[in-house]
Amino acid sequence: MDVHTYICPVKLEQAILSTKFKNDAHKAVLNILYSAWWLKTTMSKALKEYSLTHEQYNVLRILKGKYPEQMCVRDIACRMIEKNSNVPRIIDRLEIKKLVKRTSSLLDKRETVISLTTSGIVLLEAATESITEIMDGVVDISNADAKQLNLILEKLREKEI
Amino acid sequence: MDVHTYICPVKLEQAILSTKFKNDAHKAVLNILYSAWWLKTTMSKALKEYSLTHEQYNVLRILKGKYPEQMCVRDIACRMIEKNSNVPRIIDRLEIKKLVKRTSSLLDKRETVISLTTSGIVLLEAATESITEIMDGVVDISNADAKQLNLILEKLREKEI
DNA sequence: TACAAATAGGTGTATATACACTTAAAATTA
DNA sequence: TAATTTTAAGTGTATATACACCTATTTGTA
Repeated sequence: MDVHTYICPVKLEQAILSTKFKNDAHKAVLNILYSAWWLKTTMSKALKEYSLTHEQYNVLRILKGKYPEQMCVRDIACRMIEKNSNVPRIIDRLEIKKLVKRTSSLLDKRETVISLTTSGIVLLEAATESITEIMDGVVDISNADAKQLNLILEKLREKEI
Repeated sequence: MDVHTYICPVKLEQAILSTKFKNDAHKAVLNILYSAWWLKTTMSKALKEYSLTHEQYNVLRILKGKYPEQMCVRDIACRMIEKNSNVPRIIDRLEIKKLVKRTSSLLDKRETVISLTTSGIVLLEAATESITEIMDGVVDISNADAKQLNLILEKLREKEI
């Protein structure tokens, strides 16, 4: 599947070539998964210019949220959207590119403190501008719809197994 | 982040420890990504019993949709939710477990035809029962909400870059 | 204080994603 | 028909996910 030339259909039925869903809730589950893939792909396209993956960008953004305060690895992990993210490994990649710096905590020697470098901040700001522009252009739903969406998604996640 | 002991908060703000969103649409984007992760994790937990990954299950389900008709690799790829899935490699794993069989097409020698084996069907049916039960229990939103959700998600994906 | 339990970060492995490239075969067209 | 282009599948590589396990340190408690 060549995603570069592939145009994503708007309708789920056309996107996954399936028309028979058990019920509306089941269709909604597939619709959420497909929308998430679509959003990630759209963001990744924008981040390619900066040689950042979606996850690397997310870590940088989290660090920026507390800047100039520093964060330990666990603090970052708690803020990741995908809770299974292997944060030490993502930081490895960012460290190689000199976008973040690792230092051992003096207060708790188990902790590693991560800090954004100057080039990290510069790159993040450029990437954020690009991402914001694209997302504002692509995701244009009304405020009312966005609120409704947030409400239903939280209702959907209410049951824990 | 130990996902086994971790309880997913319902509110996005608590899930990613962030309260400042640019606007409702931006929050909705994060909410979709988080919901997708939550759904995938929930499904993966159920599939562990059958030693299937979420993606392997998806390929089996797609094959079942056409059964007893066979499908080529491309037909499967077109129906995957995540269009970047490397279907030949997923089929490798399924073939090792003897859940599917590969045969070269006689009509078009470029094509590889994939067919479900008997044990593939048996496993898929057991897994589907388990997944359905869990999803019905976990995702309990009203029909009206599900319809609304599907509508808004398709509206959200309307703009192509 | 000494020992057990918990915690933080890192590592190892299998699988998946993302994407470029290769090869064989089919379709197109010159 | 011969040469070119397209297509289908597979392969290679970097990165991420999922999850188990390890090590050093800290905390809690006997």
